Amino acid sequence: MAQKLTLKKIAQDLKVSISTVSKALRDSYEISEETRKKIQEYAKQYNYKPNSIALSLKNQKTKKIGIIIPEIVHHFFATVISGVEHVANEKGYQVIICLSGESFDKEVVNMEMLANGSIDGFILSLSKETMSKQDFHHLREVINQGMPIVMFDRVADDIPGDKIIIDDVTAASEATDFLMRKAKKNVGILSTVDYVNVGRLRTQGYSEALMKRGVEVNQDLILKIEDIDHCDELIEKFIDNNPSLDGIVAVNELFAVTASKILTRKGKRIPDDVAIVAFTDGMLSKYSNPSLTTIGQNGYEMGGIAAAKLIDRLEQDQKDEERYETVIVKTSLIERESTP
Amino acid sequence: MAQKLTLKKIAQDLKVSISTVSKALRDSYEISEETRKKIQEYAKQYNYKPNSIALSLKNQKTKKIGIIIPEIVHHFFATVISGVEHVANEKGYQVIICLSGESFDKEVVNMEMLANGSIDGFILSLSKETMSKQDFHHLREVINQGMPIVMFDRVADDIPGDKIIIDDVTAASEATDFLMRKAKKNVGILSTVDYVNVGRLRTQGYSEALMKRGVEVNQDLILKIEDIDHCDELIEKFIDNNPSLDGIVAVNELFAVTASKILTRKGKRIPDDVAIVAFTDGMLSKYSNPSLTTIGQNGYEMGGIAAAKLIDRLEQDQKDEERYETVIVKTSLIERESTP
DNA sequence: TGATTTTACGAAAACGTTTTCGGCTCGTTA
DNA sequence: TAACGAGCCGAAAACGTTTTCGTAAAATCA
Repeated sequence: MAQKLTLKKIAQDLKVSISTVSKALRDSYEISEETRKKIQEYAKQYNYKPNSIALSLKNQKTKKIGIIIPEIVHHFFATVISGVEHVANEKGYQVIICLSGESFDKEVVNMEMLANGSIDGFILSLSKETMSKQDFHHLREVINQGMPIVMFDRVADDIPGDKIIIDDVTAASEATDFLMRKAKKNVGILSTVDYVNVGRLRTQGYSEALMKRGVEVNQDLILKIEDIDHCDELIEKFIDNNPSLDGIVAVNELFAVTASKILTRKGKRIPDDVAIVAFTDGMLSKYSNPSLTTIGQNGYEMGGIAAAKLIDRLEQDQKDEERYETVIVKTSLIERESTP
Repeated sequence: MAQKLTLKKIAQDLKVSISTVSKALRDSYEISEETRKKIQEYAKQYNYKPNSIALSLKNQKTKKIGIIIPEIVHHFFATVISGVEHVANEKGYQVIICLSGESFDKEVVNMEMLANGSIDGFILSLSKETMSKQDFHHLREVINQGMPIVMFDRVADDIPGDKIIIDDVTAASEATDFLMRKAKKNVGILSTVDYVNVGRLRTQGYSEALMKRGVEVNQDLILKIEDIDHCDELIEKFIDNNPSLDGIVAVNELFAVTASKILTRKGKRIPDDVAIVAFTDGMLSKYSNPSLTTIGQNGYEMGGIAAAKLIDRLEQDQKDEERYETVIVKTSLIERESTP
């Protein structure tokens, strides 16, 4: 149980001053060859590592970034974190994770916990509750203290900070058009309630695609689901109410795979009778039966970009460059068995 | 861009000393009612929050725990983190995450990065490479410095620290027996190579279950897969080579769902012709078609237990209680469509 | 030899806390 | 009135760094 080695202890053991040790370890010209060697060897032998807390305090930089997301048990968020972690580590940063569990209060508490010096900057995706409340005072507070924020996926438009998003409208439009090109005449959409940005935007893209081809938007073909845990009944009713339905755009994997299952049970063939395109290229799409054609959101890439942007901002010292950027990450349509 | 408020600034503004401010904010009896009120109100108005880095340095405690796992894009690990985070936050701790990506070197580097004062203790699940090398010097080093370690799932038996595992042998045995009770006569297992603990133990449990019922273990019915990315071909060959196969135990979801797909394609009916039980109760099992009967590893619970154990150890000051515990978390068999 | 520069090191401040201890100003008591 | 005890507050140390500045001794130069 060797006590953790510090400069002070090395100094005592070698009968020199703390400053000498510090300088020797940083190869300062002020220290003689002889003393330097001695100190460096001693440090190496006993595996000295500078205490990062002390460094943080001195430098007023923690080399840590905080990330707050609604859930981690969610493939998309997990990939984003993976991307963040990779880039951050590469640049010598560590990642602290907090989960809001889709709760506004937890999001606020977590931000306060992290903003008291624990980290240098934030990456976050807002909770559903925050989106519906449109209350962003906690973000403003943090920003006022000079801490940069990068938001991804679920962003607050009028908050000063970089944003990494996908073009939901275009992506949904392309997905819808893709189905129509496959000769599907009655394409519906399984979406979420409108206060969730992605739900609203994807529904919009869906509508735009229809209109571009001169197809009238039929509200019966739009299902907005609030409670994801009980989507089964809603989707089943939706399917029963729309017997002519032959194409589905789903804003997430779960809706898609649920629909797929219900359809199969009802004797419909996929993709011949009904084709399906899902957002989020996760495990479910890849391995479900039939596998699903999806719109990949490239979460890993998003995470990487978010981390790179944040760290850039942290390491450029002139703050005058106050232009915030919104990066739109390309989506990719991955064709699988659920479309012809 | 208000500068972050410190004790010093409050002291200057209110023309008192730093110590007075500190004491006033901690409700010390040494400070007069009047001064205390004044300081507390000022602090509240300008939203003073003590700097956590300074506190860490002073107290020699960071109130942070580090967690190193192979991958985060993996349902089981994600649930564990979720459990860790929940319990940790409840007790005022934050969670720093590092990913080893199944690489020994990255695991070592990450541990060194965290062990220099960033955290108070570790929770980890070892990388595959570490397991195959059986090189645990990095763990020993950290422990020697007095930092407690809690391992889960992939643990190193002879390292002093708490361990949270499931009883793989029993779980696999129960799964196998479950299939046999369903009148399956030729049950095989899709496993991993032996240096992965869980693979070895689950294979052992499988064999024990057979032997208990007087069935001879047939090596042809045991498939050990090394490269998870190309499991398709191996599994297909395995199925072709064993035409009488009517039950499968898979050590993870992916193997199970892959087998399920191949079997379906070959015209076999699940569960009538072949029944399947998978380890890991994740998205795939729940939503694949047919849904899979699984052995839930209760990752959320494991994470919670790991966090609680670690924090307990951190907060008990007398180190004499050096008895390390191995907690065996109960698995749960969740019946779905892939078994009769 | 005396003056000046170079070499090599140490003292101290700073980052933001908490806490111990010392001390000043009252009012109370002998 | 002198001594003493509250009551109230500030100075300083400590946590582990880095860095600026000061300075003694040694080396160089005139």
